[in-house]
Amino acid sequence: MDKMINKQGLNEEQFLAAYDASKYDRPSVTVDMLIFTVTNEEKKNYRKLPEKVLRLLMIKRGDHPCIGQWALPGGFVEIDESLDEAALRELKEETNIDNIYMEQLYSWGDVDRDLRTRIISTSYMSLVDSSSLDVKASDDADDAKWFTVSCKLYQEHKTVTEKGYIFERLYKLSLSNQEDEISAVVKIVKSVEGKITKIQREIIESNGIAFDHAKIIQYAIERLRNKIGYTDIAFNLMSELFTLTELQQVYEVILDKELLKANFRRKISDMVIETNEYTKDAGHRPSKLFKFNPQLLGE
Amino acid sequence: MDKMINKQGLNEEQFLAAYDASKYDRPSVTVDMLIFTVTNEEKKNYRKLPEKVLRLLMIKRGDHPCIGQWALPGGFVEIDESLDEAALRELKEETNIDNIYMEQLYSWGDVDRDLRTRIISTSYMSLVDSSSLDVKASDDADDAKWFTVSCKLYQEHKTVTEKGYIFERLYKLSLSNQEDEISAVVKIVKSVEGKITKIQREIIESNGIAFDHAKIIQYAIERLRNKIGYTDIAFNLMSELFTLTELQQVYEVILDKELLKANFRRKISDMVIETNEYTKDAGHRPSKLFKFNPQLLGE
DNA sequence: ATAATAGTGTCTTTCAGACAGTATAGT
DNA sequence: ACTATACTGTCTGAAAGACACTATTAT
Repeated sequence: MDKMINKQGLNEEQFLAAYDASKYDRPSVTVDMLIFTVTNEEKKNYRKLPEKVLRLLMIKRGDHPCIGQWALPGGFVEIDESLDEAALRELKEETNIDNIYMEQLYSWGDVDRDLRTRIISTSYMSLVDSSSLDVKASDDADDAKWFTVSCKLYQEHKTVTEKGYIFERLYKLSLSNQEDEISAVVKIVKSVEGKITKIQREIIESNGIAFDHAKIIQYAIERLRNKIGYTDIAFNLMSELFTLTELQQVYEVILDKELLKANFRRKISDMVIETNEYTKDAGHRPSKLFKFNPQLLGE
Repeated sequence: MDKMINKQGLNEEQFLAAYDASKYDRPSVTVDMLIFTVTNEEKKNYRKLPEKVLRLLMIKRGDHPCIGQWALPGGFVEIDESLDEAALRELKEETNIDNIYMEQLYSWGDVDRDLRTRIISTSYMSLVDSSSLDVKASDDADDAKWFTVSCKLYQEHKTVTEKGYIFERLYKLSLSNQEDEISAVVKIVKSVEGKITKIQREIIESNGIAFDHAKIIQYAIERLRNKIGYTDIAFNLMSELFTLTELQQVYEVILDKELLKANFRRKISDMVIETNEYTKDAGHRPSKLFKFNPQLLGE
């Protein structure tokens, strides 16, 4: 095969030697990391269980563009590392954790995403057990902080057209911690015309969130909410041992809705293994501790 | 915000004027298109219905690297077009169709994907109604041809480890048309260790398929098989009017398995509208024609 | 009449949702 | 005793799977 010659009479070796990649303008490529974890809030009283919140790691931009705003951790993909390697490197830099759940989500390629130059960004989602984190990534040199995330649907609008419909949804994205509150509104337009379906995502409003990152966050949360229902990824957010109530809280805080205990336990029963240990000093009946049961999910 | 200055004392305007993107080595970015359609085979006799086959558009490479092999249609993303625009442009160039279903799948970023230079490629899947295609894209200047695709699981291997398991699957990918037969074997390794799940995709063998495109095709078929179960994307492969048997055949050829008629009809009943027309001259009982019913799917 | 497809009815099993009930440590 | 949580049983209706049966055209 490599002895074949092309129209210019070059074999592969000669062709590659003559190839000049710099002839064309190339975009820059970055990875953006969505690093989620779930942490406990303060206990309200000695009897109540602590509430859980979903958190996302963000970084305060120290330089233009979007200086002072909060952005997803990430950075340029080096010429000698794969996309996955770049994502792992960023993850390690930010959280100092190696062996962790990570999944590619989507690549964002609008021309004017970034004022500096043409930048295409591939987003990755990562789920971290907060107990393995400790203080790291909050006292980093760069201003990395965990934000409580919430993403709520607050407006829905359907228009029926001749050959289909247009369906608009507005999501309110709110991130907060002790010092900062940032937010955005993301509009998702699904249009069906004949057989053709299109989905558009647009930032309506963005307060303190850099670039188009509000869109990326909303997309990731949507994916997380979906995927939690038919995979076992939620266990990446749990510590080694956990109670079923804690597991349920994690599902509830991600889905942003309450679940019925009996039904939840039925649904996840195959994914956990009972241990002989129990919680202690809870101010009420102790709870059995479980661990993850790695197994094939219907494959 | 744009009046803020950074550590070098520059405001945003000054910063952007001084920004030199060419300082860093940048990868090239391409889009690869997976254009699927479903066509009829020849009727076996006057009574039998024609069988349906899933087809994928491929292009014979006329230059290095991989000269003579078959590759997915695609090309470089221009500096002034978005990823989606680049995909739409390629689609238009290859099929001459504009308004069509298209979805981003995944970005492939291994360092040595291409011998020329570092190339990151984002793959898009598109589904086309074959009746709207006619002869186009088969007599194009470049060697574009439709291949019958099949992707079959033919080996499965599970190893249980201390803290989880390793699950390997081998898929045989076969593409063929009158003149050519190309194929590949793709290995998918899912490893679960403790809570950490990893999925790797590797090309074991590739005969006549350029670059890492066998991997990309296998991924797309997997996604298509999944998505057909909970969305209405299959209708993009149908003409305006169709029989329920035709629709079922499309599902069957994608899923590569037979479905029960009564159950299938129950499942898709909400997505179709009855018309008053019937098929004719079929050699057996005529069939009612249906059309797509655009509607919200549980949203 | 026959071959081949068109189309429908219904039984069973599985699963999701809802709710009601009992159990138990810590103060 | 009381509070807050732990844990289980069961009813319901919806959906998925399996199968059997009837209907209708061109030749």
